Amino acid sequence: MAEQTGRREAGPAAGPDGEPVSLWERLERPPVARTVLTHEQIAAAAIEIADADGLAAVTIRGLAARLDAAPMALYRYVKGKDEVFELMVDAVVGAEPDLPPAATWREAMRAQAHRTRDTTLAHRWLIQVPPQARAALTPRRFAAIERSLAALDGLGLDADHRMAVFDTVTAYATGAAATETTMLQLMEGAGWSSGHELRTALGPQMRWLMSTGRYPAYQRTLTESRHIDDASWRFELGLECVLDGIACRLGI
Amino acid sequence: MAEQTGRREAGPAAGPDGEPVSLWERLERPPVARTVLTHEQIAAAAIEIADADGLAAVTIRGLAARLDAAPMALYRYVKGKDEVFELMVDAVVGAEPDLPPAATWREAMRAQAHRTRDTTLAHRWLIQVPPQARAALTPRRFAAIERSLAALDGLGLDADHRMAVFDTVTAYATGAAATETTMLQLMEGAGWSSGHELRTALGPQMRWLMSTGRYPAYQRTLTESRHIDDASWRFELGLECVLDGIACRLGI
DNA sequence: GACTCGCTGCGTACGTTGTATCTGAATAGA
DNA sequence: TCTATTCAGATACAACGTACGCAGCGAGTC
Repeated sequence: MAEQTGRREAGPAAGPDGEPVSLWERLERPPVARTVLTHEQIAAAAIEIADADGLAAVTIRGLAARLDAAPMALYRYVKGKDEVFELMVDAVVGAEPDLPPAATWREAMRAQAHRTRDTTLAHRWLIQVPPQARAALTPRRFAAIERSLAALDGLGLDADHRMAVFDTVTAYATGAAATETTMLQLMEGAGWSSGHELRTALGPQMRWLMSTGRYPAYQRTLTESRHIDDASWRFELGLECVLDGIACRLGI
Repeated sequence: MAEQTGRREAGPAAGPDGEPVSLWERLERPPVARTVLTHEQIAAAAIEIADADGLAAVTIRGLAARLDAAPMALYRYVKGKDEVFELMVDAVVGAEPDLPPAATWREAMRAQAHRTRDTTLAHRWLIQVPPQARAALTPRRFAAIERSLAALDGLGLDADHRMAVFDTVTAYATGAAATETTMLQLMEGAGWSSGHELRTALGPQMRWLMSTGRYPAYQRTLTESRHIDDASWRFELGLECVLDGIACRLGI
């Protein structure tokens, strides 16, 4: 029987129990396919795991299993687990839909902020990714920044102010999206499905804290608020404030 | 010889090697002090470790060692590692200096934003704390929110808008502080001590990306910017924009 | 064609982690 | 004095990331 190239016998010299494995047992074992992966496949598999079971479920072993590969085989493609995270973030950034060309800087910034929020909510594990992996300088991230900065050209702003505008909108969008996502996860973890339940079924600790009467302003705000469940409303109002402020202070 | 109350022999039935420990060896061992801890001590020790060696160095075992306690002894005070993180965050929030009473909502919000940034920069591990632990509802967190919300009273804003103002400023401050901290850590990890070095000694990947000419707007912004190393300048400019926008849109 | 050598993919194994479980000493009660 | 109860924390375990080293192939040499 001709040997298949590209494959070979799985031949560990010893089993997990330390007992040497006989030649015959080795011949009996199915040949293990040589792993040929791409970074895209790794990223996609990791994202599937994270979307389904959370970021903590993304382990080298689990990822390898999903890819039908040996755990150590992944290290041919990444230097360590951190790079898996980088791949995940880059893939998610790359999968974002292209923004339609914006007529004004304001539209461009608004669209970018909304996209940041959408992506964060679609992949809630993003906020748990170690910051250094999230901030990694990848081509797709560069491209995203480039597009936003390009939208700020021709407004008479110098480089410092262009950067400041971009950073300010980004800071607001990431901060707001992170807070919203965290709250969603907190509610899910507690088995609540909406903010309303959160306030009526109020967690014991929260109820106790409120009942002390030490937080009147907070309590009043919570009970009187009508848009409290409407995170979109709050995000958009805040965003318009930020954009207004930029327009106002920078005269654009 | 009278026995000392509150102490007892350390009496493991077997050593780490699995060998049973003889009575005589047990009698020889120094008595282990019974651990009496407080949550404050645990938080303080964990913060010391994290400040010195990063959040990853905060392990149950390491923490217990610093407290001269057995690893499992900590579980009398916390339900798991997550609660250690909650204690750390709460302690850091509680250690923030009281803000001087502010004459205007604007001053109050500005002071709060600056404090958020200062705290984040002082304890850079904060951005790595799992979001759910960072957002945990603790008395001190409530108190901080209460003070900010109280500053928004008497401006003719309804509850929704008071909450929106607070959330918007908070989102900007946390987002900006997180970005800044991440960049600092990235530079430290690469051995650069300033943003200037970062741009001149430009990491190989970044230089390559720039040299492709695919990111002209970004490149122009980086080379022309003069305040690029001045994170405080950018933070403050952005913050004033946010405050301007709130004032402008909400008419306060 | 036979033999050697270097390289590489990945199987094995190690050290470390968080924490469930269980032992056995200390204490209270009869 | 003896038994029941409690609970601190020692032990043990499963799962993790990944260093290490070896088997096997292909290239290079005679």
